[in-house]
Amino acid sequence: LATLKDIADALGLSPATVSRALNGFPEVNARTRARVEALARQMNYRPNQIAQKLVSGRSGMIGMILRSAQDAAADPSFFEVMTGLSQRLAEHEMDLVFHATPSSDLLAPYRRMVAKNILDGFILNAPTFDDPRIGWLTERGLPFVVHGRAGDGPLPYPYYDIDNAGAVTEATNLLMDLGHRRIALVNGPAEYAYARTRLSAFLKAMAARGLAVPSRFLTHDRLAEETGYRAALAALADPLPPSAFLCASTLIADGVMRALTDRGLQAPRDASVIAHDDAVPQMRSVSHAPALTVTRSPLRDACAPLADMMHAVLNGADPARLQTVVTADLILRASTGPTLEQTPWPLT
Amino acid sequence: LATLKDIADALGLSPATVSRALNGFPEVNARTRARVEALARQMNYRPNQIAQKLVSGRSGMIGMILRSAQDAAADPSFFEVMTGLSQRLAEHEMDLVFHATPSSDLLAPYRRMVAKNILDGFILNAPTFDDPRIGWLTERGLPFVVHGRAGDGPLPYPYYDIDNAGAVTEATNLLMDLGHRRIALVNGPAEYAYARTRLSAFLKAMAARGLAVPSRFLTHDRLAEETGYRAALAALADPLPPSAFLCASTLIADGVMRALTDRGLQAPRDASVIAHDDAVPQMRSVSHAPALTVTRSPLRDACAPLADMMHAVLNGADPARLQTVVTADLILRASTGPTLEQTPWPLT
DNA sequence: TTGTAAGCGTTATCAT
DNA sequence: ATGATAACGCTTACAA
Repeated sequence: LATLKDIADALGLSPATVSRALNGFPEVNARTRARVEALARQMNYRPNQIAQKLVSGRSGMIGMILRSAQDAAADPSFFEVMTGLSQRLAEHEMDLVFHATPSSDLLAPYRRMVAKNILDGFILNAPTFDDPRIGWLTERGLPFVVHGRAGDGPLPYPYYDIDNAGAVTEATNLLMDLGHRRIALVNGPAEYAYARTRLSAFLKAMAARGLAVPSRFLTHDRLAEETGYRAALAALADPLPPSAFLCASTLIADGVMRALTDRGLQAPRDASVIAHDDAVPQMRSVSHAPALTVTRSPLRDACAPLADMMHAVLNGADPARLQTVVTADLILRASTGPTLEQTPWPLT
Repeated sequence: LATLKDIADALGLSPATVSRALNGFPEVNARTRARVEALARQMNYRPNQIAQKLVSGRSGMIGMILRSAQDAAADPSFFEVMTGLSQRLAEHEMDLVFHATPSSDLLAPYRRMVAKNILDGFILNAPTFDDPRIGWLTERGLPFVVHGRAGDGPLPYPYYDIDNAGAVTEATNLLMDLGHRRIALVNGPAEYAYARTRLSAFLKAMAARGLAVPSRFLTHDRLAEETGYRAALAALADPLPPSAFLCASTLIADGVMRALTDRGLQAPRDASVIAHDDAVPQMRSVSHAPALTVTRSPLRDACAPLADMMHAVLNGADPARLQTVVTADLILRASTGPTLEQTPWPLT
């Protein structure tokens, strides 16, 4: 492969001039630049990123590290995000370095990768409420952006997140407007920040109308069909079962629907079902009947902003300014309806 | 972060000696080596891989490029492979660079990545029968290993594959031994090499007992539940429907089972179902009732060998010697049984 | 406007 | 057994 020096030699120039010409420095002669660019193209010259990194401290490599078991379970649609990210990063001449760890010590792979000194920054996913990675990276001044938010209030790092609280509040209000007084929450794993946010928003919305939710109707587990199935079966066996289910994912809603069917029940007649929909194309495995009412916010929408934020951070943008929260759309379909079951659960 | 020179200065040695000490060169004085190693540890020294790459021509980065839409659809369990690969690669001090492309020109991202000149090699997945990537990489002398095989017979590159032909033959023979004469094949997308191999092995096994299969019972589509559902519904509507289904994945088998249920049928009484099982943990979404008879070969088993092969290739091993084919286990469970429906399809 | 030279952190080839 | 020196390909003061 051709090097800077090859071009310089061929043109009787110095490598420095060629470098300047190719990097758009203003002082180079227009004719010289043209000659250089022409030859570079002709020789199919590509700058050696390794050499560039050695001198510039940049590699164009962005790391993404996952907990192998948990994340795959927590987020079956993870592939979607990686795909979108790698595409947008490529537009900024960056690449995604992927690593999964079975280790319980989530920081270990970060230490390893940072030690190798070849990454420009990290993209964090699925933060827990008090995520150790954030403090660790911040202490060291390592650039990162977060898909999600670890906590409430003003945060000092860049993130892209959906308005989970808003979505849950809207969904809960919808159900209550339909007359529901007993709503079960089938949430994601408790350690994730989004699950906490959703839980407290739910309880707050209920409390705002004087309604309480016994803890046995507040379940936390992975975003899987099975989770919804089990939670709903248990809830329906209660002497005073919920008349509505608020699910953290459409997969969970699938499970809830299956439980209803198993018990000879039907949505929305016997119970309403509403879910959050990440809109992952290949996840329409089970066609919902009836069509599912959802709060919808395509996961894919997060990719470009996250990649752009990474790029901005690396170019010195103020991290605290790179924060995006998007609203989920409430899409009314057939799985929600009015109820006559208006006895609230007792306030304990 | 500490550099070689820092250590050298602190010890009054030259960087060269420190480098030799750390890299286990035999000529260094044992005492010197001990001092160097001690200080290196103490200063938390890590070699700068960028600098190493610049001089050695190696980056430790291995590329993996996917067709975003197709692969995700074709192989919902892809995440499993990436996870395992990144873990084993890490043991060889290598990292996985991931890229997904929406482009129809699959070679484009390879060109881009090769041009950047930071990858040591590639891991290819899901080869098509006459995969253009293989020729392209071979021409350029770029190291790669393949998960799967593009074609039959002796191949000149390293690969890890399961014995698809053997698995299909065994499954088909099992069904025929149980009396089945009309077997439908619900295969993966026709362009993939494995699908071709499975198809021809199936037809050959059937033909060996004088049986033919009308093409309407040989379907090709993505490895999804929906695929099995639709294929089975169509097949069951036939005047002379199959008495058994040979499925390319358990997801497809799920769909076949659902179709049977919808039609008021039951396996194995009304039709036998057998599938190939990649044994991806998080894919046990639908619990199979009855338990599914499968040919089983955990996808995860491919990861370590592929990473090891990559390592070997980069260290000059003969590519043609790095070829592994593993046999799938036939696991007899409850979804297969004898049939009385022994009228074969007519030989056309 | 262009060239010279130093340097990024490491390894490899000579010497010593 | 160790050191000096060059080299990997590029960028960037500083000189010219």
